[in-house]
Amino acid sequence: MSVIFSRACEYAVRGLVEMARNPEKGSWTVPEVAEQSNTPAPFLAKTFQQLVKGGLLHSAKGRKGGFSFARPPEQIFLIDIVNIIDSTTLTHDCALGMPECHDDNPCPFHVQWKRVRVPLIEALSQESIAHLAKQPRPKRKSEPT
Amino acid sequence: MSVIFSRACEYAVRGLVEMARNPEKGSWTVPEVAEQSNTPAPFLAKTFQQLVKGGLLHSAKGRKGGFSFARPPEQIFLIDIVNIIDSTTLTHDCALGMPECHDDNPCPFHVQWKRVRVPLIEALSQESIAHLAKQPRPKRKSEPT
DNA sequence: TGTCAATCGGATAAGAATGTCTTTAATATA
DNA sequence: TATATTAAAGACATTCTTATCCGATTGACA
Repeated sequence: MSVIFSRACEYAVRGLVEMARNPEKGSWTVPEVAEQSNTPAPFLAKTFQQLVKGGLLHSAKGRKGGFSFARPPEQIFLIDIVNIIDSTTLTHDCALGMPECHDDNPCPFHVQWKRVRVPLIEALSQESIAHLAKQPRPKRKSEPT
Repeated sequence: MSVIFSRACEYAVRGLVEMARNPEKGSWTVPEVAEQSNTPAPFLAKTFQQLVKGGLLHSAKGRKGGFSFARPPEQIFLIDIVNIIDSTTLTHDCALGMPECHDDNPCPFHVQWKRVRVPLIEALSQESIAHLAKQPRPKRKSEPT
């Protein structure tokens, strides 16, 4: 199991961040992004199609085509990607999987989980792709130090 | 995808909580726990076997057999169950799935995720099965109001 | 000692998530 | 207009999680 995001969501974030590291480059092909972000290209392509439908990316077929940001990466937040790829389970569903659990009919863990979930949603809502792109890339083991 | 726990982990917690609601009852069979916690019995059985190996439950075969707490539910915390069932991915792994991400070689989201993850681990470490069992059970739709 | 009730272990099945491949459609450019 | 290049879409494969089933084993008790 992944940590809090699905694999698809992880790849989407990593891909978008790598794109945002090159703001002057206007358009990226899937193989380009896949290589930079170390993600499987065909799977990333599927995921990017979801982001196009979700309004975060623009796509162009044909020669000189590729993907580009539909709005500036300063205005794309992790919560947007999570909502498109993983829907709203992380931000809405019961941690113990009880469908009847709500604020007014809580499961035993509801209050404590909410104390973590609310700051998590805030963090995801404030963290932009542009800001992530300003952080250094972790060094891979193969990279020279 | 489930929220933060796997289904197996959700079922384990729900099962243990239902057991802890009846402290005077010394031993529970799988069908008993499954019905109380609204979980699929065969799958819950597998999960409980993991909890036995993990040292949280004791099991007895044969007539009058079943499962019982290996230590009092006051001393069983959510983090124990998570560690046994879901291993340590939630508490240790990178949110963006980068294997090389660590405190001294962080991914772009590392610091922000850590700000959420640490309180989450604290909450899981402090929340006991006994305390959860004291909380009211959410009403199911079928239940009379 | 025999029987019944329960867990244990392994096999198996179903489903979802992940990953790949192939064909089609679009488009820039020679 | 032909060609090369790219995303789109759907089919397919693989792997993991979830779920079920069955025989073996154990142990209480009549």
